Amino acid sequence: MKLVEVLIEYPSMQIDRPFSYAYDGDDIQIGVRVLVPFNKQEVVGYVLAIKDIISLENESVLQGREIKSITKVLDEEPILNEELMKLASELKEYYFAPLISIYQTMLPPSLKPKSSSLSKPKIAYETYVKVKDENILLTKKQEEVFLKIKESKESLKNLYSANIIKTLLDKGAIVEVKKEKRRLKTENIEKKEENTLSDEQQDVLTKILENPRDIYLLEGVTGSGKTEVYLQLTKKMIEMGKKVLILVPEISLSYQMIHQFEERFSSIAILHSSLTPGEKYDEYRLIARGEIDIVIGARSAIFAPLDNIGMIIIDEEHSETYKQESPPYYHALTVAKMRMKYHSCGILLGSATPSLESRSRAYKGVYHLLTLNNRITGHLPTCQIVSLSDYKEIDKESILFSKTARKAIQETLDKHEQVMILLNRRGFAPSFSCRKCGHIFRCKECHLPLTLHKDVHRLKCHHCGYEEDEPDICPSCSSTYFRINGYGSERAEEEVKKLFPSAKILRLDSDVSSKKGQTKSILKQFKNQEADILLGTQMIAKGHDFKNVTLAIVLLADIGLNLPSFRAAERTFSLLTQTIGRAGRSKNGLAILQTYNPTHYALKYASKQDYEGFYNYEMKIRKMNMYPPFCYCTILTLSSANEELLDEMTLKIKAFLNASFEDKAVEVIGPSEYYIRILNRHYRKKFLLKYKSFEDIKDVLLKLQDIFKSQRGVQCFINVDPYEDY
DNA sequence: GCTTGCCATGTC
DNA sequence: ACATGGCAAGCT
Repeated sequence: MKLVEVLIEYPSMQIDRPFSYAYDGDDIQIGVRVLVPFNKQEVVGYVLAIKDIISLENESVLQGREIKSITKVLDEEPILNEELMKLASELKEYYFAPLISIYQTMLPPSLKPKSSSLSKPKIAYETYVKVKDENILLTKKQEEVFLKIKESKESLKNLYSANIIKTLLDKGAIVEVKKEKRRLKTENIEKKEENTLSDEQQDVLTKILENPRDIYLLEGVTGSGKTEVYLQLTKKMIEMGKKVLILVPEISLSYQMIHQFEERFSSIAILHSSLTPGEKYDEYRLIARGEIDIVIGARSAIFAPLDNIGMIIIDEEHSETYKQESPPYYHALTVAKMRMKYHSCGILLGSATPSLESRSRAYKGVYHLLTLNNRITGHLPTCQIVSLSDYKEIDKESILFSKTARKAIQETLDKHEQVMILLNRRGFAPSFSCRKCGHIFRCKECHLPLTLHKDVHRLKCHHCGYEEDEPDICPSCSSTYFRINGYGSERAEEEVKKLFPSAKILRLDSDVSSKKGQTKSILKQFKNQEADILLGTQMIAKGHDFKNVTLAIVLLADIGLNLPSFRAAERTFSLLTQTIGRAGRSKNGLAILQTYNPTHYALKYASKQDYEGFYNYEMKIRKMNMYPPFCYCTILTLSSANEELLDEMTLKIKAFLNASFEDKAVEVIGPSEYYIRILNRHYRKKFLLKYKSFEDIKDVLLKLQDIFKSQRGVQCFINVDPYEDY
C-alpha cells in the first residue's frame, strides 16, 4: 500500500497544497498524472511524493481523516523530471504563484494536467526493418533489397516494394522494428562550414570559454557578428558533450538566425507556437529523452527538458517578450539563472542595446561584459531628426510624411534601393468618433477608444480583444459622418501608396502576421528585393539582415515615449536604435526620425547610435527617481467588478502594507490608478513596492495572499519584477 | 412552507 | 476551481 501526495489541477491559491491518496500498485512514480476523486468530482492531479506504508490505520499523518484512493494512473513515465519539479517549487516561492500553474506553463499544451483526460496526442510510430539472418536463400531481387537494408543497418520499411519486404519477413531474413516518429518535418538543409572569426569575435569566444559557468553580457552593435559567436560557442559546447538552449524574442522574426543554426547543426528542436499539438508533443519527448543537442525557442522554451545544459544563450536580452505579463509572471532570465545553478552552466546575454539592469550588473562585475565594436558588415547610418511642428516640413500633400522624408524616399526608390518605414501602432486609426456630436467609440469592457481596422471594417480594442462592426450611424445622434483620428500602420500604408504609386510595398504588423507563415514570407520577399518598401510596427525592427535597405524612417518616433512607465525612454531608445541600424548595411545609409519631441534624450542618443551616452543619462534619472536597477519592484494589482468593494479593500490593504513595511526598507507607493483603469469590465488599483532585498517583502506578500484566500469579489495579482508598470 | 439565490466553507 | 449547506429574501 502506498500513500501518494497529489497536487490538484486547479490553479488556485486556496488548494495549492498536496492532498493524500491511497494507491495499491507498482505502476506509479513521482511526476506522473493521476485521476483522483476530489470533493465529489473526478479531477486530474500531479504526484508529488510517494510513501510506502504498511496499513492506513497506522499513519499518524492522517489523524483519522478519511482517505480516498487514486482512480487511475494516467502516465507511464513522469512528464516532468526532477530538475523541473524543483525549479517549479523555486519559481513558486519567487513569483507567489500556485505550484500547479507553474507546471502548466512548463508543459506543452497536450501534457498540461488539465487536458490529459481529454485528448492526449498519440505517439506516432513508423516501421523500420533490419537484418536478422544472413544465411537464408534469396532470389536476385530479394538479395538486392536485402543488401541495401544491410548497408543502412536500419531502414524505413516503406522505402521498398511491399511484396519483397513481406517475403523477406516471412523467410525470416529481416525483422520489423517499430520506432517513434517525429511528426515535425525537418527540411534537409545543406550544411555549411563555419566562418572565420574576427579578432574581436575570437577574443569574446576565448573569454567565455575560460569560465564557461558564468554570466556574460555581449554588447554588440547591429552587424557586429553576435550570431557567429553563438554558433561557434554552441559548437564548442557540443564538442564538450554539453547541450545548448537558445532563446529568441519571437520565433517568426528569427528565422534567419535559426537557418544559420540549421546550416551548422543537425540535432536541433525548434519550439514555436504554431506547431500542432502532436508536433509539440513529439519535440518535447525527443528533448526529454536526451536526443536533442540544441533547443531554440521563445520565452517558454526556457522550460525545455534538456539535460546536461552547457550554455543558455538569450538573444536580444533587452526584449520585453522574455517577461510574461500574466500569471505566473515569470522572466526567462530569472528562470535561466535558476537552471544555471542546477546545471552549473553558463549564460550568454546578447544585445545591441542591453537592458539597464543587465548593463549595470555587467558594470558592477556581476556579469562579465564583452563588447563587439566593429561592424563586420555595414556602416553607421547618418540620422536626421525632423520636427513635426516645423511648418516647412508638413504641407497639404501629407501630414504623416514630412517633406524631408518624402524626398528621401523618392531618391532611394530612384536608386532602386529599399526603404523601411516604422509606425509603431497597428490598425488604421487609433480613434474613431462622430463628426457631428463628437461621440467617441469606446470599448464596452475597458472604456478606451477603439481602433479602426479599415480592411476588415471593424473597431477593435487593443487591450482586451473586444471588437464590433464599423458603424454606419452614430448611436448617440444618428449622424452618418465620422471622423478618423490619428494614424496606424494600415493608414500609413494607404498614404505611401498614394504618395508613391509605382513602388511595391509590404506591410508587416501583428494583424498581417496572425495568418500562419505570413511573417516569414513577407520578410523573405523583402530580403529578396521583391518589394521596395517595408512598412510596419516594431516587428520590422528586430534582427533582420536586409542588405539593400539604405533608408529607415520612423514616422511618429514619440509613440511609446509618453506612456507613464519608467521604462518608456529605454524602450523607445532601443526600438529607434534598432530601426536606424537597419539602414546601415551599405555605406550611404540614412535614417529619419519624425517627432514632436526633437530634443528628447532618447531620440538624440538613438540618432547617434550612442548606447553609452543613453545609459549614463538614463541611469541618472533612474537613480534620482529610485527605479530599477537601483531597486527591485513588485506591483500588486487589486481587481474587482465592483468598484465600491475594490475601494474598500484597497484602503484595508494600504493600511496592511504600511503597517507591515513600517520597519523595513520597503517603499509603498499607492494606491494609484492604472493607465487602463478598467480592463475586461474589472476595475483595478495598484500598489508599487520598491525594495532592495526580496527577503524584505516575502513574508508580507505571503500574508497578503492569505488575506485574499477568503476574500470574495476582489482578486489580488502579484507581479514581481514587472516590465509593464502602467 | 417551500423555492431561489448568495455566501462561507471544505476539498485527501 | 467547484460542490455543498446554511440562511434569508421572495412567492404561493
